[in-house]
Amino acid sequence: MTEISSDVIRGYNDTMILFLLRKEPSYGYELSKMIKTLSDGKYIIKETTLYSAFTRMEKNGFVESFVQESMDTGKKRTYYRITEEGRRYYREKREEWLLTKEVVEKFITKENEDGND
Amino acid sequence: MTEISSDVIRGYNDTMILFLLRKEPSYGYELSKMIKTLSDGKYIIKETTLYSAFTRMEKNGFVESFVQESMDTGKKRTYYRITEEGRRYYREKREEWLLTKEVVEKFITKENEDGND
DNA sequence: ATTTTTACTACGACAGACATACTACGACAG
DNA sequence: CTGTCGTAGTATGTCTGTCGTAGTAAAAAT
Repeated sequence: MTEISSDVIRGYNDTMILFLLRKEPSYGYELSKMIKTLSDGKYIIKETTLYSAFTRMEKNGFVESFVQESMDTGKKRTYYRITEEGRRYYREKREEWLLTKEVVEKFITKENEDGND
Repeated sequence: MTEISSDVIRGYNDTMILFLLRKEPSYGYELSKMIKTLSDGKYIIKETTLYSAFTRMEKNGFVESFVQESMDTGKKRTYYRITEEGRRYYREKREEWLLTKEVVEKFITKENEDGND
């Protein structure tokens, strides 16, 4: 196994997207490439997962969308911009992640740490 | 927020249960106490989550159940014992966790690391 | 001229977690 | 002797995020 699925990190897709949007607005296709690159190809988000995340987050007020013709290609794209609410949510999820990691790691041994491997 | 929910670590409840069962067989109520203790009270697994995990894992062949009267109280309890398949699954999930952690942490900044907080 | 890449949308299925509710027995307090 | 608390579960249905499949359409590459 060299690649993880969205399902494994269920609930953290929104967080990852928001992380990227904090720097500047972006759109689906670009974000999917950024996620792949930043994760060294270890995580490839599914299109449906990504676009349904946008819908959900816009409904929740974490992002705002705006359509813009790209200057290079002339194609219209739906960009997403993070809101203050979205930044707040990101910070919350960061704290949650740190706690979650702490807890899970109490149940994850280092390789051959005990005699049970 | 000082407590996490099962939903946050969706998919790792089975792993946490198996971790505890690797040492010796146990039963629902005891495991829920152990999970609470080991996590320093930060994670309290829901009864329904726990018992449905047993059902699922037994179906998957990760655990085997046996009923036993406890010597102290004389009450019958359903104990669960981890199988070889279960141990294998635990090791897989451990690897998956390490990878997941690595990926997620690329999207989680240290407090005030960048100017976006 | 055709295929690939870009950039999405629609729809239904699934699985794990959740809420709610119910059972049953023993201990122990009031 | 009655009621609550702790122990040890079972039953049932709902919710949510992800996934599978499919389809559209324009631009870029071959």
